[in-house]
Amino acid sequence: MTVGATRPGGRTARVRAAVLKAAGDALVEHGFDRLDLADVARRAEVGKTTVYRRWGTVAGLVTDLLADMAEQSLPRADTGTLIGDLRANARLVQRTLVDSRQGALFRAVIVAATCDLRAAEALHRFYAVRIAEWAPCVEQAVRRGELPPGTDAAEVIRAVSAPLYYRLLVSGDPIDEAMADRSAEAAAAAAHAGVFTQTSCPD
Amino acid sequence: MTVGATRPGGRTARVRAAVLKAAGDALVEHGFDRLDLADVARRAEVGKTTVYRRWGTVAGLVTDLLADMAEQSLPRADTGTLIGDLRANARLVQRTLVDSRQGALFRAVIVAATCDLRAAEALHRFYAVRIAEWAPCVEQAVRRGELPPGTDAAEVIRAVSAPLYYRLLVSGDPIDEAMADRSAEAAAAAAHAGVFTQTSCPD
DNA sequence: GCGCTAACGAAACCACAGTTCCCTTAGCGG
DNA sequence: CCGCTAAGGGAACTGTGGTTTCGTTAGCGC
Repeated sequence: MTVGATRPGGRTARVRAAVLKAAGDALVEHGFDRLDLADVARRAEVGKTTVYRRWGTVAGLVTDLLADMAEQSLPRADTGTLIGDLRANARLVQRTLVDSRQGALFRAVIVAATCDLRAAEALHRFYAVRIAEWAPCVEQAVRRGELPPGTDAAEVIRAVSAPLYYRLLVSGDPIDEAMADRSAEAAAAAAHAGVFTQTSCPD
Repeated sequence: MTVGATRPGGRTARVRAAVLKAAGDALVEHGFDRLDLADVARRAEVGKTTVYRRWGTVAGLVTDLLADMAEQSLPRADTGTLIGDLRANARLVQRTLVDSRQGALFRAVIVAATCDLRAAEALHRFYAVRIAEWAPCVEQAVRRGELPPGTDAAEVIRAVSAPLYYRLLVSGDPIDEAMADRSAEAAAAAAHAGVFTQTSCPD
């Protein structure tokens, strides 16, 4: 996935780092639609030919940026209780989306995914990994007897994030910490009620 | 908000209808980023000057399209139970997002909202209205004693849609009817547990 | 019906995002 | 340390999305 695999040491890697940094800056300033690769090249102090040759399109560049973002993963929490873990997850997502740089970046990659198939695949892989990282929280809760057996762990994690992204992209309502907590509590309540059990297991 | 308010009868209205129709078609075919106003003009059999003069930008056109979509509102359900109403809402949203034309249209207006301030305002208004339309379901449930008093009705409705939009835009997971039902059930369970009460009311 | 003007439209025009050409630089292997 | 080649870069070029100009059409009021 990563562009420029040969000659990883030295210039190639330096150029990639500079360009991705510049792309992030430009994205935060102008947004996905007004991203100009020549502008990115200028910011990165790199020839625009290079940017066009290695990444080709705005979507391609954003896809690589996403691959780069995927490498820096924050570890999941382990507070001992389901609600504690879910709250930690919700607050992490909340902080990320509210942060002006990160929020803009996430909006950009999500937009890129609606325009470009490769970007969409990269995005879906990204979230599949993130969800799989946090799923153990739910599995532990099942083992502890906090949740009914057969609970779909991924579904619970998705339920925590969904309201935050919904507000970011769709409704535009504010995304504060109280909101994040409510989101975690709602997911926990639904999971307790057995809504996310895969093998139709009533409460 | 609607463009071309003067001389509403006759040509102006006809042109608007033709252009919005053409814009929808083009949007479904190419997506927001590859929308060319000259192409829209050609499809609508209208001078491209007209499209540029009246709408100016892609985002402007999509904003007007959204205003047009806002006018055609489907009535909310009234099944007599909270879960019945929420399920009806979830299934309505699910069908809309899965429909190839409507789904593409919604993706497009959401993308437009991330690029353009006016489009964002229009989108947020659109969903504020939709949510307000369905909120009475929850209020009735509170009155019936199905839910704790002080439940934030809008929050419950948002909770129903959020997982569907999350899948559409973020995770890329499938959006089927079973998923919609689960979403409705999760929102109902959380509401029952008092997660959405505004005046900190424990269960 | 008749004229006034808002709105439409054809065509020439312009700017700049993206491409091409060809030369230069620098990393790695021996 | 030297040469081979992958990668970078400057500058000229091009195609198309968007603008401007100015003449035409059609809706509304009288």
